[in-house]
Amino acid sequence: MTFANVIVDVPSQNTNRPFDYKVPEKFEGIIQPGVRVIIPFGPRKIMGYVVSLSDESSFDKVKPIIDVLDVTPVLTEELLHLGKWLSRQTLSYYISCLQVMLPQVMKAKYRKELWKLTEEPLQSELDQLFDGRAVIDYDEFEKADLSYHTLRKHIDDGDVDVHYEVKSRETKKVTPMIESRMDDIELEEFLVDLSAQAKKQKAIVEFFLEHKEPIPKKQLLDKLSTTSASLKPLLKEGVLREYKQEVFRDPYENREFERTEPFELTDEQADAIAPILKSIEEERHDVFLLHGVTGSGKTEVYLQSIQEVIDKGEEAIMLVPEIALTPQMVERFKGRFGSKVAVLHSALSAGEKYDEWRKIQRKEVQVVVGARSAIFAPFTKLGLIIIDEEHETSYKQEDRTRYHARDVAIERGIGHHCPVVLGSATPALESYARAVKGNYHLLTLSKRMNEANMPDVEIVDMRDELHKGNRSMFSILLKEKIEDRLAKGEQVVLFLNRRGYSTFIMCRDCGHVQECPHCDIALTYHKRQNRLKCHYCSHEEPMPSECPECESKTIRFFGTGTQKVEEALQQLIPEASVIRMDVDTTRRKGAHERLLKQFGDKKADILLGTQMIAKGLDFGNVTLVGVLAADSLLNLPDFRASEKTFQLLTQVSGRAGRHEKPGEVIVQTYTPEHYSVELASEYNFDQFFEEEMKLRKAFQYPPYFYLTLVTVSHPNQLKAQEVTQKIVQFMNQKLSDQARVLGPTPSALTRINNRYRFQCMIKYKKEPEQRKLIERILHYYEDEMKQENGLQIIVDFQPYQLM
DNA sequence: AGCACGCCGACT
DNA sequence: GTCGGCGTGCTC
Repeated sequence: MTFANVIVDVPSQNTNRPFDYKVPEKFEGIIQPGVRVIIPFGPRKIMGYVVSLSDESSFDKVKPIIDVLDVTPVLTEELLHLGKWLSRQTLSYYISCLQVMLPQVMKAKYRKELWKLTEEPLQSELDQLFDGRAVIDYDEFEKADLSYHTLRKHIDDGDVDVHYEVKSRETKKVTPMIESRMDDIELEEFLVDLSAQAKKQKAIVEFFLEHKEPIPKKQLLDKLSTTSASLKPLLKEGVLREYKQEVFRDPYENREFERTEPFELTDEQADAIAPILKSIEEERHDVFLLHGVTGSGKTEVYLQSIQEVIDKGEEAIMLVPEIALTPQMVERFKGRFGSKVAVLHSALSAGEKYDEWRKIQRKEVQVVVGARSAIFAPFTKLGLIIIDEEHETSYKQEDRTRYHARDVAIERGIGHHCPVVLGSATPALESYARAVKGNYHLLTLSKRMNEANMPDVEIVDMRDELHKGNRSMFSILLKEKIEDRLAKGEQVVLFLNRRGYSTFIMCRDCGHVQECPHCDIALTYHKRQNRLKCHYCSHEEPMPSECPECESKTIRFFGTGTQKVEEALQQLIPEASVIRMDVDTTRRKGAHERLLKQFGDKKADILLGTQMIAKGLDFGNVTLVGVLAADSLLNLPDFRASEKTFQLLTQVSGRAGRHEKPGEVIVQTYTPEHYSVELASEYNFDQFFEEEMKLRKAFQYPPYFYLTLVTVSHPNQLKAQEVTQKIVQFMNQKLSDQARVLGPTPSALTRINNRYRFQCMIKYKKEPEQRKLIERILHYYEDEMKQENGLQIIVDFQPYQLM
């Protein structure tokens, strides 16, 4: 007798362990580690993942598995182990870690129904509810507010049954295929007997005499210009067979990709790639930090390293930040590796994502280019993992399973004995510090390709502009430069780190700021709908025509978003044509690509956008980049604010002058003397690193200390504070003297969705017991956390988001 | 998580 | 006495 150890689809403390099930004889051999199964669990039916098999079970009431969902395991043994590791690292449930590795559509959907088992009318009000139907949704019963006891009685009598349905959400797109069931001799014989009138049938049979391969039905009919009427008798006679074959939705199916050949590497590139190739060759796990200025040709190093891996018959994962996964990037990969590449990012539909994932599972591709979760690609012969723009915060998952793709990459790299390459023009301080220490292998690209120079950066002090009486968001210098470029037929990129119209509205008479009733935050004005929205909960309300406090009609907009800049720009330079790119204009599928293409085709003079235009864009005609508010990030309550500002300014500047024409950058700021602004304008990463490291050391932040952030929330402010206080006390008591436990501190966003939030921050160097201690805390509050509107404790190791 | 079970107060 | 409320503990 074989038993399966199953992780059930129930995320809770008590079920965070395998449950044993019998493997029915008919599934023997099919049920293996990594397949999804449907199992009875208490009175219901749910999905689970088989993690291992065994010959015996210590449990005496083992139930059999109901059904198996996969023929091939969806999780490899490696990924099952990785999931275990992930759950230890992030203190999340094993089941959640397994789910996070798979496409969303593979999560089960559950339905609860009532089945009427008798032909007779039910002797109760339940009969009206069924209304002649044999099956109704359980929801209907609940909504109808009928007696549970009556229902129970019907169930006991065997007239009604509660039925649990487990449905997989994945949909496979299929196409009808036609194939021959006869050999040539049989087909010839059939032709002889065929009526002389049956010309089309004859043509079809002749087709199959010449073509042995199955063919899509539609294609066959088109080719012989006939309809299924003539196919029907052939199918009926058993000459041909129709069957369904899965087709993959290819998001790039109607696109031609120009084949690109490897470039000749520069000396610098050759020096950088050599150690990577050596590691690939020797199948050694190393971590490389590729520090290359923008435009220095990091991508070509990636491409050629991946080529080496493919030539070895191995596989490669390339991670890029979501917003950098531009059509340009995809084009480069598809152009070089053609159909060997799968692309995984959030712009794909759920079905497309699933199909791209299936291509990997079926070993139809050797390369995956994707955002964070692509790190879980189910490859079995990994030869290389690359993380481009490794400093990007989007590699850290900020909800549920709070993992960092960099950590997962290294964990997989160790297991597969393969190198991990971290690339960036502005490495994260943590990474650079590790490289300096020798934990990572540092590779440097200091020169731009095409002999191009880094663009000159000019800093404009916006306080001076105010003194000069310029109240607009464009400095005089920036306006002049824009006009100059327009006159020359060159293009401009304008960058502003905030979408929407304005950040908040304020009454000029009484100073009233309209806030969200559920969160402690000002509402944001959205012009299109003329409404106020909260960006943290779903609250929205109409824009008031007068101040709710003093009834004054003078409500002013404060702060600047891309929408407002676009308006102002049109007033200032009416002849300029502007393309605006932010979440609002690129939400629709394909919009991102379309807008960039328009700009690339020079249909507009100015590209105005948020974060999403800071990366990867490569337009030769762009000679001016304007940063409208360089300090927008500096004022955030985040110890990484300077680092983020430096990174962003460097990235944006990198968009100018990438080819023959030299570029120029104007940075507008209210704090021109800030070291991150100043050093970014000089492209002086090394000095920035030194300055910033001094501060991090002084204030005990990473990379000198590790951080753990515990956020406690509760509808009752006092309760949240008290619990946090207890956690602080407990950790203080148990951790070593080297650790600093701070708190309770109200979160930067004190109240979200009517829950008050307090934090405890732990700074430490080495606390091997820490995870166990936190597990004890979570266990202690387990009951209170179960309640729907009760306590919530979120633990984030190495947090990025401190709010 | 969901569900059953069981204990308790309310009410025909 | 029975109905429905919620707290408790279990699910192979």
